Amino acid sequence: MNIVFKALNDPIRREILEILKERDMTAGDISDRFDVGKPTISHHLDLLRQAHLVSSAKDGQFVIYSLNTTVVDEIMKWLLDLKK
Amino acid sequence: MNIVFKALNDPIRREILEILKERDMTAGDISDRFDVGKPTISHHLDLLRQAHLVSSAKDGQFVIYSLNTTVVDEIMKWLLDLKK
DNA sequence: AAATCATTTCGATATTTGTCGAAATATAAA
DNA sequence: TTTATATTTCGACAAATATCGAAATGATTT
Repeated sequence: MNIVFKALNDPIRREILEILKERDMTAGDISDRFDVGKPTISHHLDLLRQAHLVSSAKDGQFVIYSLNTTVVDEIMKWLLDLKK
Repeated sequence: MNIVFKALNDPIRREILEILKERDMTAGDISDRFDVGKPTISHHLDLLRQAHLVSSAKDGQFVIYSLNTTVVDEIMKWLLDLKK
């Protein structure tokens, strides 16, 4: 839970999730959407993966990232419990 | 949005929300639940209030904090949109 | 095999953040 | 009007974090 909220606590990481909602993308394509260096994006992707918010699959020299919504359900459950 | 996720990115602050779910409490009573100093809890409460996750009302020398769930809806909306 | 491309790792740095004790503020009680 | 109680503000510090350029790794192409 801790690591999920940590992963969500960054505008770039949240935007990455929104981008991946549309379609899976390579690390490079994701990086092109932002004004920060590739190492930085790589680090953000690593945090998102640690939180299981994204998953990655190697395709040749590319790494394709995709959104993983199963953890989103857990957060929503926690939030819903706050309202009950 | 940024400040809400920042506020949620701390185990103590999340536990404060869970405690306030049961009943409104004074700053001191909240502080007694944790192993950190009162200034620290006061700071956490300040962040939660900035995010509008709690509201505070002064009652004599006490300050009573209460949970505010309206912002929770916004987070859930953002999360739900991720799944659609 | 050498050169190129995609991605990550490394080392360093500036900023943010959680925490503390002491001091300040505000209300209540004696 | 002192004294006590509740809470916040202040100043400082250590740990965590986002970012960068350079180097390393892994895969493709020539």
